[in-house]
Amino acid sequence: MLATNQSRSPVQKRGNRLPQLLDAAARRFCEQGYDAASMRQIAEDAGMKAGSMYYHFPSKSDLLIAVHEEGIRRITEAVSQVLKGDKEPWAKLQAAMAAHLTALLDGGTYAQVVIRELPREPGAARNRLIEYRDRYEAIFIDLIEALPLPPEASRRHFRLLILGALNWSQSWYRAGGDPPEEIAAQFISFLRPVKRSRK
Amino acid sequence: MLATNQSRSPVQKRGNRLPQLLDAAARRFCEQGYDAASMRQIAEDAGMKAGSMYYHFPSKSDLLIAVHEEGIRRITEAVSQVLKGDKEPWAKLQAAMAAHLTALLDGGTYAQVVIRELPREPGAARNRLIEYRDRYEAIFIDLIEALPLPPEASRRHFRLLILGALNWSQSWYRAGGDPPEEIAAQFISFLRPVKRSRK
DNA sequence: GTCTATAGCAAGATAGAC
DNA sequence: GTCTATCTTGCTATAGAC
Repeated sequence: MLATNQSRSPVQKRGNRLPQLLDAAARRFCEQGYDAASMRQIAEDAGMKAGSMYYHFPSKSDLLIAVHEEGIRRITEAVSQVLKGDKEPWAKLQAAMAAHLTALLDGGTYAQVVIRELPREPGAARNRLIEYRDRYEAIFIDLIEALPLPPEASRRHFRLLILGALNWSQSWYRAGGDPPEEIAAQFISFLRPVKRSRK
Repeated sequence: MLATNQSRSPVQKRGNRLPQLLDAAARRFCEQGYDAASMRQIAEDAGMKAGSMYYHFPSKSDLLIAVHEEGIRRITEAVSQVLKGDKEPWAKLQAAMAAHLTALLDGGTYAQVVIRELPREPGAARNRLIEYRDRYEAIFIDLIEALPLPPEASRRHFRLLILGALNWSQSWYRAGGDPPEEIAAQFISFLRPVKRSRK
């Protein structure tokens, strides 16, 4: 076997450090916000000098886009995984909510950046990121479409209610509190019409 | 009557321009975020030079605190107003939700800054703003306490669900869409146990 | 209470060596 | 692919005149 690759140690000291760069950017964007995070600090976290990052990304906003892409990829993957089995519609929605919360709360920084750090100025970058998010949220459109809701119910408002509550959880969730599965179960318990217990 | 005050024209050109300064700060913090908004731009919007604002506030973060205080004052006032009458508990909650949404969505920039621009670094400033917000949210704790929910229901999660959905509405609401009252009614319709219609 | 002028610094980004 | 060195710009904040 030809040894074309160097061994990948946890902290690469030479060679392509793009993964570390993305991780550092996600963490800084998450903790300080996009505007307050500095390219110099991100570079230092990634173990490189500030000038070096421009080999990988032509600008700070392109770095944000890359973090978004990876974050959307991860949360889409996590939610799709739990939807594979055959469950009834309410159980599927609850599972998707739990997976969304896990990716957001325990899964780390990428998903949080996706939720919180949408650029405010209109432009191509912003439009791309909105498109990513809309494609992801389409999963929930389908899940809610499948629910046996009353015919007069607005499924759009139902989705906005749920996704709003889920996404806002970033602002109050603390590690060590209720796990994501419990939060999802609680939320579902308020939304799902009562099943009368059979005696 | 002694004329100790100059007449207050809509655009004051001399004298104390602190109100314009607060308005401009709220608007910039809202539209660009705290970090991306610049003191120079805020000063220009307020019709003064950058150096002049430091007569009113010793630092940018103190300006943010002042905007928060005014925002909390306005949204608390708006919600308290609609709770004055004697209504049943669900109707009171719905009215409070509608008032919260109105302040947030149609009411302008101050309330949005309160919701979105909490400083991330720990410190006295952040703690004060959290205290303001907690005092406001206590209104909803009381409203939800009064609801006839099943004994096993977690009122805390019920509140987090509602306030999350309300606060997140900033991200999708567009002027000209459903009015806040309609949004609140829709949300309540999913949360309130079904009343069987009497035939 | 607002002005002018500027200190002091950190930001994003670039050029060219290695 | 990374480094060093640097350009340019914009920022918060201050000092002192009016």
